[in-house]
Amino acid sequence: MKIEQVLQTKFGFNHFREGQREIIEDLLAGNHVLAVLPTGTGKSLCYQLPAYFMKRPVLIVSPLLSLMEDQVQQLKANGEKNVIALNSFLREEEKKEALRHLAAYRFIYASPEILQNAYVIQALQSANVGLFVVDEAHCISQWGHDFRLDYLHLGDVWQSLGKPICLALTGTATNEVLEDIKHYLQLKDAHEHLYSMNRPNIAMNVEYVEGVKEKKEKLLAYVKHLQNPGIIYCSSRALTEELTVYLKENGIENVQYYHGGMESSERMLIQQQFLENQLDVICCTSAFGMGVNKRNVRFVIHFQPPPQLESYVQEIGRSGRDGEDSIAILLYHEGDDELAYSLLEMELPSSDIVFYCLSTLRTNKQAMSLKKVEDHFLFTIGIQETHWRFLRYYLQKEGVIVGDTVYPSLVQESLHEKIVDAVKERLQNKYRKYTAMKQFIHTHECRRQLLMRYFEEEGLSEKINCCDQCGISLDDYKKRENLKKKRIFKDWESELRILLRQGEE
DNA sequence: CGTCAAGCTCTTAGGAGCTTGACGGTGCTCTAAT
Repeated sequence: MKIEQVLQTKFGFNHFREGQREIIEDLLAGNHVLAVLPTGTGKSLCYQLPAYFMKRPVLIVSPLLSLMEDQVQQLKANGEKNVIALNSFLREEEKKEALRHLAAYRFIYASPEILQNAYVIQALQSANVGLFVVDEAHCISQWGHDFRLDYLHLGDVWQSLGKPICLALTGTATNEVLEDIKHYLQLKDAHEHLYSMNRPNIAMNVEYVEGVKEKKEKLLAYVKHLQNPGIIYCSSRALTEELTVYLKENGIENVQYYHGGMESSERMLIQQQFLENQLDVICCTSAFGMGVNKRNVRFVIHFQPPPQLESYVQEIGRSGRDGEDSIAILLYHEGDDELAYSLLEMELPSSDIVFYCLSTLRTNKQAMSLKKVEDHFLFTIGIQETHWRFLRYYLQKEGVIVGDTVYPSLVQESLHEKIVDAVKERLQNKYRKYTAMKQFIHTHECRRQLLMRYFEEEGLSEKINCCDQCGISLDDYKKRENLKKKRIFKDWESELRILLRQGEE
């Protein structure tokens, strides 16, 4: 059977999108592939289609539970029964059962964390995985160093599975991020399929304001006049709630907030409402967006600058996926830098915490269970979980933690310095990235040109409405009230047709 | 940086007005034996 036939019969498409065929053919030829494909659309096909040519299961490493569940549901809706997501949603019995019969699945989704368990790896080994996929592979670089360090172990996982064909997929990546991906996956000979990050239909605008009051006024004016739907990104949870109230008080009706502190059921509901056009505006933290595939988002407003240009590009890239014009607006005030810096610093343990943990460990002579040490640091002392994970990664690297056992006697004097140096290096990296963000904000040249240079790409968009430096006609993005009002009720049949067409999105 | 709560001072008894310090975001997993 040819790949076109499978595309038609299994997925119902007549032709491939840009890049898909090349990637699939490369994988089927037995090559490792590193692929950067802009926008979320059509990436999953790159591993889902080859699965039908393989006798062995495909393992997909996915960063979010919601993303895994989405994909599983989609595949099931497509008639594929042999799909499983290995995560904490499974009850113990279900998990055991699944692990016993892993080889029977065509698609196995898993988080990087669950892949740290020896028994999971054993089960995967006997399932004989044929394709190892890292979805949203930029997470290796963006989260792996300090937030979710298990991402850095994926190379070991791949190796312990006997190095099956590997596919690393992402939407945006600088060369530095690509290098990180290759390094931590231990991928030496991957074929690269890189497509431009540039999205010519997204205009970019940066506006300077004097303070928060002015920011809110500008925000309100934009939300009032711009075409819906839109996303507003903020750097704090409280602010997403505050802005939602503010917008509602000022006549914007369908607004909701979304952040990581909410119940997951509530988050799911709001995301669903947004996808189904029941909300005009969503005020959110960076928690919102990954895996949200909505085609008709018309604006993205940043109430604060994100910590790096990679995040900025990902976030504004959630608009205009239908190819129609959309606009990205960044509201900036000098004070924003301080908040950004303190958020960066929060990510890593201070020298004091490193010193405290290591000296506490050293008071013990005997080996201890990891669980006990972990409980002590997290619950008795109250060290932040991410900080502990950072320390744990280095303790593992130095051989102080092996498996589930901690050997305090192996804590060397020099380890403190080593870890503190690692913290410093990470911080410097983060400062450097925020500096690039500031350069983007303060530049006097074309913003698109600067972005493309940052991503080490050639070429430039000559489109009108490129960025505020080149000139934007804001009127092009305004609500078209007149058009809406002119459309009058004709008959039920045509009303229904319009409704159904909206439903297709 | 902006916000908010706690604590202090002043002046005169409960409240106003000030300073100080903390905080701010992203997610996975819990198989541990008694």
